[in-house]
Amino acid sequence: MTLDTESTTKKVVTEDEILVASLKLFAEKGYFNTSLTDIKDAVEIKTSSGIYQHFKNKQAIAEALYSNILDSLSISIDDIRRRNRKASEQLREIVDLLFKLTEQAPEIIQFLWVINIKEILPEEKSLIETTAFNKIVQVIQNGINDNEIRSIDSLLAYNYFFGIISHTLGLILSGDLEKNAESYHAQAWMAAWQSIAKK
Amino acid sequence: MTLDTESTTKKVVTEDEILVASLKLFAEKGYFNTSLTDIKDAVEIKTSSGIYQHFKNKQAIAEALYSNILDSLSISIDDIRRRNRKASEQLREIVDLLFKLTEQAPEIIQFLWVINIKEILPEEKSLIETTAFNKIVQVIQNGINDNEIRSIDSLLAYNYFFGIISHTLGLILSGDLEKNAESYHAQAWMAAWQSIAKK
DNA sequence: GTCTATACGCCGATAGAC
DNA sequence: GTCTATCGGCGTATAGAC
Repeated sequence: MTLDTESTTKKVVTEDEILVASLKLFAEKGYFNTSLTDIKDAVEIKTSSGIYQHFKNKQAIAEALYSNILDSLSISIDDIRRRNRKASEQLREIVDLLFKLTEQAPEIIQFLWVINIKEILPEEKSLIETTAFNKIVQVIQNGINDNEIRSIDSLLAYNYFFGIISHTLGLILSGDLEKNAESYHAQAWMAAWQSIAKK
Repeated sequence: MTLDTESTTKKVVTEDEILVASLKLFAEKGYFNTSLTDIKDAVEIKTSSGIYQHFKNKQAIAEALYSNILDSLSISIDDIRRRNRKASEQLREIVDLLFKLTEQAPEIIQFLWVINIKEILPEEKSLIETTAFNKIVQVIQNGINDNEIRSIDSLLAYNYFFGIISHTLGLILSGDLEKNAESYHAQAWMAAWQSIAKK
């Protein structure tokens, strides 16, 4: 019988473990308040060396997170567009997805919304420039062409729509909106949609 | 005739100079990417010691900025409320003020909007909890009481209204909206107001 | 691919002369 | 209240044994 309260077996850390732990820490404390020591502790290895096996440096972790999250969002949006015809239905499902993520994986939305990516990765594209969000603008443009959405600049329409949605998600994440996300979900959708819908 | 391309006279730095320079740097590069060396260079003194005469540490500079900006915003809002009766007029002037600031002093809006104050000053109140923004919620609540604004939770109404406004200002600041702020000003106001106005 | 050990730069902050 | 000088420490990153 050995007394290994602190395990003596070596911990093998995977790239995915590092990403999950980092995302959580970045969302909680911010990128700059998170040290590699924090990450190393979170994945329960003894030194930060293990992390350098997977990532060149701390920035590379943030880059991987950003691109992974946006890739997966982009795929979800493709799927949504495939399954629905009308812009209103597509937008509705996109909003559903974002609210679901806010509830079930708040770190992801926190990372996308609150973290200012340009401060961490000056070279990186801002949200609106990414493929995922361009697809949303495209959905809106189609809605304009199909007379579902009033004919204004699609970027402006995006702006109104997502201004309301993202501000709502922000208030939920910060805890300034006390009740659960579900109760605001329908109302936020209505307000956002009506800000762009054809009367 | 002396060759003092680099002035030999001692530079006396004021608290205000430090605040102005820091605000600019924080807005441009972010708080964590700004070192005291950067600030010292910006106010053209030889060492950071001068800064410590005015501020206990780097955080204290951010604190002073945050509270100064919000105090002055709060005073402006008081003034606006005094000069106008209807909620629509008051909100309209508040929006005017924010757009004017975005054009003439973008650092201020950048600092309020993009900088995540909780990351820098974990103890500090978030925007929505500050006196200035409480006053805006109050304006909205009055508008609800006076039947100008539809009767929903005032925080939600605030959320819709300022979601649109702040998202628009954010796009302008980031340069993603190409034209000048003026051209979006009226449209954003309309969309924001209609998202909460009684039909 | 983890471990121990360590290098080292940068930055925040201070001491003390002027 | 600015200056020179310097310090301590943290955080990133690497070298090399196992």
